[in-house]
Amino acid sequence: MIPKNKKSATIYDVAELSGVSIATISRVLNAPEKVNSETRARVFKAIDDLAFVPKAEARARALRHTGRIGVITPFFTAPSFVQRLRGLAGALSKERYELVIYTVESTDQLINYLSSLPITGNLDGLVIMSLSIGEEDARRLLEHNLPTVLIEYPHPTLSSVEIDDAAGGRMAAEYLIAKGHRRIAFLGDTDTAEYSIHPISQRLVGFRQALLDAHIPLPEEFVRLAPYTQDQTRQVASDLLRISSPPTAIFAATDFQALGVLKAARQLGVHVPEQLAVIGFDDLDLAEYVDLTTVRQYLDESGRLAIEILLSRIADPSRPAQHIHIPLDIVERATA
Amino acid sequence: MIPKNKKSATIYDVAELSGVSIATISRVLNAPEKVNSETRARVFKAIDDLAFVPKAEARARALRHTGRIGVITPFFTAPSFVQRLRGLAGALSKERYELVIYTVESTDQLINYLSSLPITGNLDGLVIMSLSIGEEDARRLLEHNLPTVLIEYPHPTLSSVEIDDAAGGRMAAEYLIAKGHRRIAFLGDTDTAEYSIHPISQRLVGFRQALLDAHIPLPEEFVRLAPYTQDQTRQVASDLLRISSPPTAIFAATDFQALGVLKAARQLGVHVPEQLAVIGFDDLDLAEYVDLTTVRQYLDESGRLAIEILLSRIADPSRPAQHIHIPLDIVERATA
DNA sequence: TAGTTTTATGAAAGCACTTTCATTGTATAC
DNA sequence: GTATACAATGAAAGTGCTTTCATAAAACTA
Repeated sequence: MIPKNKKSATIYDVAELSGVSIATISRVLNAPEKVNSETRARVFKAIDDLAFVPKAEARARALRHTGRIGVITPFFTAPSFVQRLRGLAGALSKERYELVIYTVESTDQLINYLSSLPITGNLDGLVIMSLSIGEEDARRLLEHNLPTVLIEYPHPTLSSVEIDDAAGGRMAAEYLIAKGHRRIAFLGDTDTAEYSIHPISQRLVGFRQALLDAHIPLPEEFVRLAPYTQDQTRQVASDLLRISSPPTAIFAATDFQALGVLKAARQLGVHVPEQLAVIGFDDLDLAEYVDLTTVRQYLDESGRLAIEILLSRIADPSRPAQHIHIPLDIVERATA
Repeated sequence: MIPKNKKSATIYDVAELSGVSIATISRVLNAPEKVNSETRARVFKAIDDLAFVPKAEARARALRHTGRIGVITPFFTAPSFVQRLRGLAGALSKERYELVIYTVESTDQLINYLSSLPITGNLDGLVIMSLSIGEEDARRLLEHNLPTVLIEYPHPTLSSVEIDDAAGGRMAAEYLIAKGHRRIAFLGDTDTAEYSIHPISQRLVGFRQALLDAHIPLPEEFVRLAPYTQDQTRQVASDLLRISSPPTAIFAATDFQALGVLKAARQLGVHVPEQLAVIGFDDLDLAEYVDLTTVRQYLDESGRLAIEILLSRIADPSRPAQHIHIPLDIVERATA
């Protein structure tokens, strides 16, 4: 009860007060089920009385790991980040690891994290999600032995979970072509944050190539970009639908933007899919809710896999870097 | 230079490489003037070559400069959790705090977190989201001086951000009544996880009361519950819409379930809002995409506020517990 | 009732450092 | 040329924790 006005309590003080050995105290803290419930109660009482808090540093030293996995992610602006994160969290909750989130909203922030996290040694592993990193950063991660896996950004020496966006763009185009469309437009976003990657560009590349291969023209007015907001996307889609000879199909580079297209169509009285086919990309949860046909990229799975690779790397650091490609496929629903 | 592909370097490795004892390494780091300059140079060289970082110090320093805030949250099954979390993360990213996420999927897990985090969590503050906690837990949090704020669950001695779900239910009912509806149904979920709170019940209470006050009957067949999945909600809504005299309006207890209702209506060729008004609850991002009229509860804001309270509590622990009520309002869009 | 398994505990050996103390070899004083 | 003060270093003892291993007691099994 009386706070020791000396130094803060240690495990030895608790052991003495509760009349057991320090080993038992440690067990109460880390594996309570292994100690008799009466003893446990006594120990907890002592812990409370002494306001004992185990020192994290000593603990980490003895354990030789911290039990913490970090995730650097762009701030949750896009739903896809959240869904990947969900995959990460789900995979981790079965393991004895804490999940520490670092959201980045500026290049400075990213640089900061990337330079401090590897050297503070507070993490057993790191996942870097949908963010691009430099050579210097990669070298530092490697040098300080912080096992890392990247999602959506390939790197030769670090493990990664990669998505072939160009292939996805191609799939979308081929799907629409197979459905008989010949006037197919693209709607992407204008995100330009230098720290973030821009998979949309690759989706356009693949899309373009597929049309070229099929000898279908892609007039420049069929390629539109809008800021990543519902309203502006709707506006741009609306413009696109009102040109003199509008497309019969639109490939929206993300499901989120597909919703804007759908809304524009609704407002203009354009029937989907009869008058306009719409295909998205991502297969967010909400794609299912609104029956959106889309290119599925298994977002949750990407997170799950990242953790899987990371944990195997932590278990055996000598393992070589792995590069996993997640396949894409088309989910045919009601809009195309 | 050659990165030891084993664990990261310790003071012993440096000692070996530079041919001195570990005591000298320690001195170079902590009291360089006590070491011969040639030796010092050799040691620094070795430190560089091995990319050695004294762990204890690095950790201690890191811990001194950045605090850690924990969030206990139900696993990201419902979008509303994610949106509150987004509010939390957004508010925190401007501060020097790490965000540690603890997702709970079972009562055991929750109990575990609640009993271990105040002691071994090394946290500066804790947010408990949409989860119910016992007296014992609250006492422990208080006793171990872990500043805590609850979201969606009131408690006399802990701070909280509260939502008046009953009032929300009432608002929804009153809105529909004002629109002239007299046959109004309720569709909620059947979530029964004992660790989680169930705001839906309160929404129903308020809804019921408002109908009673307005002398509008609520036949039992107008109160439906469905498991919290898109498909089952749609099914239940479908059944509801096919009874002999179906409702002209449905209050879905969450936006997510409102989507199921909307889908059922679409499939049955029931026009919204002409033949059926639908109002949701939450104002999720997706409510806007689908133009859903709903009771808005400022989810992001709830997270932001929780952090605000928490940080002020951390800054000045003597502050009394705060209880903030977030007002609700109706967002009128296209479905009711 | 002896034999076996299980449960609960403690002793002691780490872990990555810091610090004290003893031991060198040298520079300085007389 | 001897006594003395330093300077530079290492051996070893702490630090606060976890974990392995051994053991005693209790609980089953045959």
